[in-house]
Amino acid sequence: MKKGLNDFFENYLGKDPLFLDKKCLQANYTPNNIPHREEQINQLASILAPALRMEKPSNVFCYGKSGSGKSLCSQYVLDQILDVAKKKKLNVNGVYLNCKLKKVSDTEYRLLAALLKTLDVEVPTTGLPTQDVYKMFTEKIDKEEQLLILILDEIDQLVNKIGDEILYNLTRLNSELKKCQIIIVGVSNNLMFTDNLDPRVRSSLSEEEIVFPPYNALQIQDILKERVKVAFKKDSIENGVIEKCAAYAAREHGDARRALELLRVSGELTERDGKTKIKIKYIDDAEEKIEKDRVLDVVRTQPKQSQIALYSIMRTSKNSQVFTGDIFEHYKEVCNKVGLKPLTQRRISDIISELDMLGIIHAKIVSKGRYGRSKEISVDGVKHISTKIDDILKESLGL
DNA sequence: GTCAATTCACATGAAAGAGACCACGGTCTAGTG
DNA sequence: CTAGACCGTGGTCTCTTTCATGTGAATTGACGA
Repeated sequence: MKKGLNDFFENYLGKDPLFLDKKCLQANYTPNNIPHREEQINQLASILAPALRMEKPSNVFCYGKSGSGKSLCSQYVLDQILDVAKKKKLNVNGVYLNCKLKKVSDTEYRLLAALLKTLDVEVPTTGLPTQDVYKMFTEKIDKEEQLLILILDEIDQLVNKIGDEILYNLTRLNSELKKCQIIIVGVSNNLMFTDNLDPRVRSSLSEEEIVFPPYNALQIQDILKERVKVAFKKDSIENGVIEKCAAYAAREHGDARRALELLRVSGELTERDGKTKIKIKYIDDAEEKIEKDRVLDVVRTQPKQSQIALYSIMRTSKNSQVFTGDIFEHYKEVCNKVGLKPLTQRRISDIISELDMLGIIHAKIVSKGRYGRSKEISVDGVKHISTKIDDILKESLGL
């Protein structure tokens, strides 16, 4: 046995790796060359350019579906500007904040704390009144003459969680600051996002707008080809693979990130299979694997109570559809078995909705007339891995 | 047969509570000179 | 005398509970034909 494993590793090392540089297929990689986004980059650059003359540029708003290069382009432009500013010894600063990260977007407080952190000011994670943190922020940036470019990525998440008040405060801050000016670059997946903003915020935030259209299949192919050159060894990709990846991703609103992930996972699967050439069929496998991993990961990281709820759902809804009440009954039993205090039905109702949002189950509100209104719940989407989910839940709950 | 009222079984909202967390500042303790 | 351990305080955050209100169609029952 030991020998076998040893052989295996020897063998593994002996094999030619398929990848040259896997990094560049990963999401956070910034390529030197961003194809099919020249126009957006130029727009953004020309909007922000006045900063280099120490004039305040307009606030900008970037729209576009996920994986359409918004974050990439805005970071790229910011980097370039800061680069030039540094060379010319201009006091232009930039901060890139991804509001999707939990530690940033949960509250106004955390956003400010995260902001301050990037400016080398440590703030306790909790404990201070929000107002004080505001004060610290204004004092910090108003200490010297400077322009601060603030890129708020996934800004819609932020507003969803904590409302648009913070944006209002930030835009208004400029009139209070004496030496410093803030430029806000909002980046959002949601095209409708500004519609439900406070009008005051909307007008000042989106002085300029840049739209990132989704990539079409051909453009995604270009992007993939570009990266494949660096990522894989020559000739390790069968004809049509890139095309298929691109087509898959284009089907999902032209998400380049997804295309790259697909390609990377296909590569990994191929390598694991001991093959030296990525074949088309691996893409299908990859897609399935990505989805499966996602679901299992979500299940694994759910809090205990949600897991119990999910367990009940999996158990109860084996064949037919079930309703909230049935699940709640079963859930209470499981709680007793596990030794946890059951939550109220109100909460379970919310948990079910959360699980629905995560795409693990399907919950549809149906009215059964005289017999009330309830959520009809099914687990069709994850049926093929239901045993896996069951195992995870059992293990985690100690059943 | 028709139509409005009723009714069910929850959904959905708002507000308030319970714990947990965490920095801060004061107090206590032990080690040092 | 001072550094570090320890504790209470004031604040926030998250997860829940409580209370209140909303909802859509099957069912019911009054009404008229």
